[in-house]
Amino acid sequence: MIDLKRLRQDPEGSRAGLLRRLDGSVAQTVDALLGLDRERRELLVRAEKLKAERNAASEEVARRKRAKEPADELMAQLKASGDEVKALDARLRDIEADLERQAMSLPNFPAEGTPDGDASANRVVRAWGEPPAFDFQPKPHWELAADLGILDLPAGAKLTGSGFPVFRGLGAKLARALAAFMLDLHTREHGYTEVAVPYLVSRATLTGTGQLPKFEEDLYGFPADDLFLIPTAEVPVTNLHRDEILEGDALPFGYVAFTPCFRREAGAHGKDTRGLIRVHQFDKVELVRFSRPEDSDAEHERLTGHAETVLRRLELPYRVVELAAGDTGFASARTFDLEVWAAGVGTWLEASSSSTFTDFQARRANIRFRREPRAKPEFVHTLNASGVAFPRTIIALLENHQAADGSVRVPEALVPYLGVDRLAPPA
RNA sequence: GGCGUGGUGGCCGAGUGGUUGAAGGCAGCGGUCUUGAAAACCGCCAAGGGGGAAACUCCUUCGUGAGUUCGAAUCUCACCCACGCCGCCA
Repeated sequence: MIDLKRLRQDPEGSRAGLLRRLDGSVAQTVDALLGLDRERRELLVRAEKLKAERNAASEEVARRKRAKEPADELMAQLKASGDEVKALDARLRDIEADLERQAMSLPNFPAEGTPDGDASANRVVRAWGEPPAFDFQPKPHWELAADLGILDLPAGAKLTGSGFPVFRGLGAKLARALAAFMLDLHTREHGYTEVAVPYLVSRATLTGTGQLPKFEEDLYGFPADDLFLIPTAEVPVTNLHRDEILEGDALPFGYVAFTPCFRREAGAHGKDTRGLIRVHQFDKVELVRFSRPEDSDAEHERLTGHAETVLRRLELPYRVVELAAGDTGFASARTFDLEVWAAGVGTWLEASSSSTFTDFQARRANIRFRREPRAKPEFVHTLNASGVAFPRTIIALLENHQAADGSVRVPEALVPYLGVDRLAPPA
């Protein structure tokens, strides 16, 4: 949630910032919020004045009772003004509910320096590695994987439906190897604390990170219990500190979690969804960081670097793309996508998204810290990055490291985890 | 699913319907003492939201919501959550 005080103090600047997201409806919401805010404060002043009078009179009643003096006429007065307070409070509650509902629907402010425009304005900020050159026609991963006997998409479709892949043999072990490799890397070399979290979360948890109330149709839900499958570990992990006040000395710190992710991807069929490119259930190692506001830009760079290290160790060429304001996710202020090269399908695929949410999630989830033991609590900044998502990493591993005979070289970093240095088709 | 117990500040924990935003303790901060530290002693220590240039001041908050009352942490009802025992199951 954005800071309503900022909206009040700088309505024009706020409106202009939010409009960079290329969603015209925010202007309307901003106007509605400003009106509601004004109305709320007017009512609040009236209600509070009345309450202050009533409180004073109530104390006078108490005093007279103790002194054995009569207080009947005062009590009668108070009874009458009680209804007025109730009416004012009811109106206030309505306004505040409306205010909250509208405020929750507003996206975060894009960070300064993010490019203006839509996805076409995304900016490549750096690249690593060279797309491999082949003296044969490289195959797409669905062919490679089927030939290797490690992926069985029809089986998944039978069990559940399209987009729920089944891995077999070394394919299944590959997922396990990637999880162990990434978790070891981030805990041993990058200082993250590993956490294992629930895959089913409540409405409050999803509201804290921004998926709800706006994006419920993207989630798999269980109406009977009002629970949802997590679309990313970001959700449970960030909410680990919901409604907490952290000690300033503890910041910054980070968690790493390996979880499956579930996304309905409603209406995303067809283009760019073949094989493992876009699936409803996939595994991911997620990095979540908590920082002081003044450190979050530097933390964002570090975090992005941690995700990049995964791709480097896997010897996968990638580029880092800064998303334009209009292409940045709802809760994010700045996002770097890590796009890995996939030689078989011949495109760059988003394998990681690294975002800083500034205080947007912290406000929703009420995650604060104290600079000093006695200082006022302030909102932390939250950040997260995939470190990294498995399907597109597997695509890149297969497609970039393939050989003419249909075998696939396993990068050195992964060999100890997978137990083989090459995936080969069954004889 | 059945029965029971309980939800109070950063943490633990007391609380008789009326100066209780809340005793006491721990942690923290400041001080006295000390060469320094510890101990001891003294003091300060909730959050959110309004108004105000500021000093300051007001309102709200004891799981959540409704109710009774002039007045609710305290009484009533519903719900949520945690824990315990029983049942079922891995």
